[in-house]
Amino acid sequence: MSRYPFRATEEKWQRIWDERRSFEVTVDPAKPKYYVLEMFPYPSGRIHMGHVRNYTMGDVVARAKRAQGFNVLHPMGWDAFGLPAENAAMQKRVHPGVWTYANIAEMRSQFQQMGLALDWSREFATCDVDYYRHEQAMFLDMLERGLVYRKESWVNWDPVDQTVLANEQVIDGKGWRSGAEVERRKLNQWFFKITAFADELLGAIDKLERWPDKVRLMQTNWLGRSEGALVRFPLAGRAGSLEVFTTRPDTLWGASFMAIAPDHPLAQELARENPELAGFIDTCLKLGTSEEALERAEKLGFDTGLCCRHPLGATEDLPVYVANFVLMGYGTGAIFGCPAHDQRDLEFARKYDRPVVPVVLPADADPAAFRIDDEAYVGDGVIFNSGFLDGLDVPAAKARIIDHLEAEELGTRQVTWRLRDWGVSRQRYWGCPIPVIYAEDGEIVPVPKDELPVRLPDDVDFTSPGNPLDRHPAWKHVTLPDGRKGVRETDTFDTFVESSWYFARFCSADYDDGPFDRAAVDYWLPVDQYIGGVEHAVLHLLYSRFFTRAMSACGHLDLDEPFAGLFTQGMVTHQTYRAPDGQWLQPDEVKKVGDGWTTLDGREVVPGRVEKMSKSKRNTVDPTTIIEAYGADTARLFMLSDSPPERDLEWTDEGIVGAWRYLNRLWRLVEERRADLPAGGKGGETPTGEAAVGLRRLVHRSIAAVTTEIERLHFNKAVALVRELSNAIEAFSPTTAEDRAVLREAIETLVQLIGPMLPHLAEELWQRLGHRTLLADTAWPVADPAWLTADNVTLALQVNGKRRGEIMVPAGSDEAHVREQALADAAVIRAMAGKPPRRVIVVPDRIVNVVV
RNA sequence: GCCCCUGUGGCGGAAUUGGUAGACGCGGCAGACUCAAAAUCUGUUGCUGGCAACAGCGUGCUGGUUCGAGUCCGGCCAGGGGCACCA
Repeated sequence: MSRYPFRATEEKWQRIWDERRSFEVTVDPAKPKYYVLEMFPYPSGRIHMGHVRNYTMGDVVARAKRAQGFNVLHPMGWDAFGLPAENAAMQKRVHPGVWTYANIAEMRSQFQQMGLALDWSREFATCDVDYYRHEQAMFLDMLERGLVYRKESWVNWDPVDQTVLANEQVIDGKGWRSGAEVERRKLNQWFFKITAFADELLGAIDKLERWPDKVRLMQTNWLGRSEGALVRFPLAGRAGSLEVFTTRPDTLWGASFMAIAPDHPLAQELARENPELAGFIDTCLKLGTSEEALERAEKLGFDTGLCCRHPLGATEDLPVYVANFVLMGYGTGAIFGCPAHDQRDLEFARKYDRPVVPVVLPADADPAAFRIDDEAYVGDGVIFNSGFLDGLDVPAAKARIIDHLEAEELGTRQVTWRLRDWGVSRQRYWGCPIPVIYAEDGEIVPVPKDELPVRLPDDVDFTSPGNPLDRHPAWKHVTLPDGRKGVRETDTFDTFVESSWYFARFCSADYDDGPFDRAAVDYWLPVDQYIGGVEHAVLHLLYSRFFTRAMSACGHLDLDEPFAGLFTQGMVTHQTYRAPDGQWLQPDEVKKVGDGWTTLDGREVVPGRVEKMSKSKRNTVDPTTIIEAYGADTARLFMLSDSPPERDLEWTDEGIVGAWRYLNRLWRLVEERRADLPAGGKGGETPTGEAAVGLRRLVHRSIAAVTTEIERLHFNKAVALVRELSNAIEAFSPTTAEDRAVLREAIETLVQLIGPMLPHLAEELWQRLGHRTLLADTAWPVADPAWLTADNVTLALQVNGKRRGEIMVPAGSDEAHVREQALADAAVIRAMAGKPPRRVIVVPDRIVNVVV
């Protein structure tokens, strides 16, 4: 028997789908739509296994939904702006655009080899001027509506990339891409007013029912809403006051000091006349660039000599410290310290010898004896030592004190967010130009819409660091319509801007008169199933949710949430290997010897952990190599097998070989039996033979179960179910015409069920079974409920909860009958050891438990 | 430090609302085919004892609820992730 000729088969069907434009779609209000989208790739040069896994999952959903009668939109494009292109330009002396489009061509052909059911007619790259021109227009719309503004702010400056990083892009004090130590600089920046939607973005999380709980939680924490009060503490002996935000106004009577951030205006002012303080502030700010250092640093304060009066006059005056643990970027940059009920404040108070007065009494504690040692009490309890709040519980005390503060004009109720506005200016060439001109007199002039797009100039030089747009001799200098001279904004957008609306552009990718055709987005959006890596759980998804609202506010859309369903898949991992000198070794440089590994020429290899495939650890496996050796279907099957899709998948050579073996089994299964099958149409008659009835039941159970598991994206279970069905088909030997009809139904169903996962093989087998129409155009099988239930069921028999035997009874047998049979069972009688049954529990069609 | 998730054979993992733990696959073992190998096929495979029938033990540890717990509850341990001086 021949092996499955995967290469010719895959080429053949890819050509046929392409010629027939099988997966190109148009708006069709008569059909239900389904929009499947995988997070679009950055064109880095070659696809990696993570892409294979991501796009395979989406493809299974797309093909299954298509077979189920949906009008399926499944597009592909490129997230094509970004720093790697500029790095390549500097290293290889190639223009970022040339490099990017060459990468796209390479990756497109790799994706095409995978046999994905994509509508390639909608393909675009975000660096296409026909894409980013619309982004510029929308920026102007948002500017007009006050959703964009400019402010000077401290930024994280990446000295290697010569660019600003968002706070979110700074990881452990280092740039998330370059890894360079981040510095602080003050620059004028463009910001999107994402905080204007904070309430809405938080409230809508509840409605994202088809999102993983984990992602919803991460977004909730990122937004970081906290309720509390703004309280004014008058300064003693000088004018002015300190404003403090607190979530614990109920502990106000426990205050024993004040602390302000090193970059608080008051601290800065005092530092001008106090070199010692200035030095302390310097130390704090230096520490502030590295979060790791901050964490390890002990809590330090500098006594300014100033004091605040307690706003309720409850205690002595409170000394004001500058403290390294207070953040200017959150709340007001000032706090009151209540050591008894905040661990951080307690540590500070112990160090600087401030009083620790408990004001919340835990239940059952004795007010006279209650003391705080080295652990602050943060739990619930009854307020004491607190004047008119005494006796209230914590929530009641919060409400009461805020009412009081507001009545006395000492403070106000306040909600504070962790979320900050989205700074989008980047000092880079390879991004979307921000369409603004600075006139010579300082006025900021938006580029008129009819002068869009502001194109990136092609003649740029990358021989020195920094932004080539900034030192371009001609591009940046313009004359305004009124004759004034001006310079263009030389910053470009953060590339998260492009990925915040690409899903909408796919709905009408060629549309010229705006970002998208309204009818098309109204039909296709929201995305029904979005699939991508969990690393985008916060930023990309939050920005897209904001952008969708902002686009709606500008009248482009009528939609809040872009992604109705979200799935975050796990990474593809692989064992790592190192030489004794610590050098990473590639998987193809080592071989297994007994329980360990050696290099090919027999030298020692130290096996490392299983980690995400990455170039730096040299543990990658190239998808193209695999596709050439085993075909796309084998690679796809492996990506879907065994591991639950949300978890990491460990690449193993045994696994890919196992998948290849299964393809050949399917091939032989059909090739060996198809000559004996009756022609056309599925057997309509009811089979009578025991084996045939059993197979027919399994076929219908398999249809129901596989359909459900694909719907739930449990692809590993769908694969297991399909294998179970093919095992049963292999074991089935037809002897009658009736048997052969059942066998044909079983084989055809099997081919249909594997269709979304192994599209090329399935299409080929479908044709070989005599079909003239494409499997891709064939409706999904439907399970007949009549065949989903069995006549007989096996009941487990337990004595005192321990399984002792089993009996076969007709399904739905009545309890008395089952009970009688169970008590008559030899194994049960033996286990009862002569004792009388005290109780018999019968769970219909499941289990009998005899208690003695 | 806070929050969340995950712990099941040699391995990846199955197991509806609490109801036969280990589906499906990988690997192993034995056998068939072959001059031989590869490929393929058949059988077997949680652990311990036993020739066997069978018995005992088994879902990180520990206690509980229940006729019955991988599943529910309490405490602990380990691994992973998120957030972080967030007031």
